[in-house]
Amino acid sequence: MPIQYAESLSFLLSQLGAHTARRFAGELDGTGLTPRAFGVLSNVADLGPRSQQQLADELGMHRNNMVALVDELEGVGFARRVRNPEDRRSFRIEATAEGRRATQRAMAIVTRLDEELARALTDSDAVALTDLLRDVSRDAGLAPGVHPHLSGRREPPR
Amino acid sequence: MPIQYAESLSFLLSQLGAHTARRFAGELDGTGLTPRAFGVLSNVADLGPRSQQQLADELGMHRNNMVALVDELEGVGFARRVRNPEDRRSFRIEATAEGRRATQRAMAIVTRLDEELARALTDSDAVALTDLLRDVSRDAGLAPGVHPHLSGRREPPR
DNA sequence: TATTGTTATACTCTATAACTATA
DNA sequence: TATAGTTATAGAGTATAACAATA
Repeated sequence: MPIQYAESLSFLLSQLGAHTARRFAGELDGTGLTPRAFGVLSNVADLGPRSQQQLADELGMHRNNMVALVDELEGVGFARRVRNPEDRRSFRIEATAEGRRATQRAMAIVTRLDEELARALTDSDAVALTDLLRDVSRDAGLAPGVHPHLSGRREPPR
Repeated sequence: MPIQYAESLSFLLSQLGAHTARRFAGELDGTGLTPRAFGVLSNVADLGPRSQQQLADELGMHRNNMVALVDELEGVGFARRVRNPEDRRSFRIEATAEGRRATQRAMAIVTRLDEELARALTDSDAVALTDLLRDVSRDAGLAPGVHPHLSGRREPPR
């Protein structure tokens, strides 16, 4: 008897998701970015500078864990902490020009990975798959572009 | 500008995979099984007793990490270590009757999760999605029913 | 007194190597 | 000497609580 769950939707999603996350982390290696730092940096680059607290709230993580991520981004010159003159308790986290270039390189990796994952499918099947996944993701209450791994190990609220 | 990768195949797979794995772990809570122990137990229950070394090889993990998993399964009475008379260095890991019942309960959770994930889709779309994922999984070289999380943190070989 | 960012500590999970018993 | 299983140690990554500066 084969493994019972091998072709269930749940298992396939979990299996392919873990595989994809690893492939992405592997491809990111050497770019100066980790997957989680990329999540923060691209958020700042695409949506504008914000405080660490705001970023933590929007990405579903605790502000404590944001400290090391911003440290990491500052360390490689991809982001800056700038004191907010209107509330000197907080920083505005800004992407540097080099940070923006790094997010573009990471986006190119995403595009390559997309093609690799879909290489067994026809173009229309690849589009259909992506559309179905987007629907399932939204229905599950997942925020667009927000990865559960950012928020640590807890089970999200139903 | 919205997050650029939010609707990429790679991100959606990774996002939904992480979400699904968490939902499954949450639902498993209280059954006496963790996701990784379930992976080992269902393998033994479905494919028959094997040594820890064999299980580790087939599931892509190191035999060191198998020890605690089998300890865990023995501790809750879902599996047994039986000395192999033909090679007394090794054990045959067997599922108990209670262990078999536990895998059936876990399978019911998988079925419920499948329905929850697909509730926004028509029946035919749900089947289409599952078929596409199975094709992508096989093309990516993933072994049926073998979850990457079992093998630890390393990037799998291409 | 509340909030932002920071630090410190504990806990979980994994990687690596070394040990034992059998072959 | 090689292999199956085990144990020990170190390293990530995260959770929690407490602290300093500012509001």
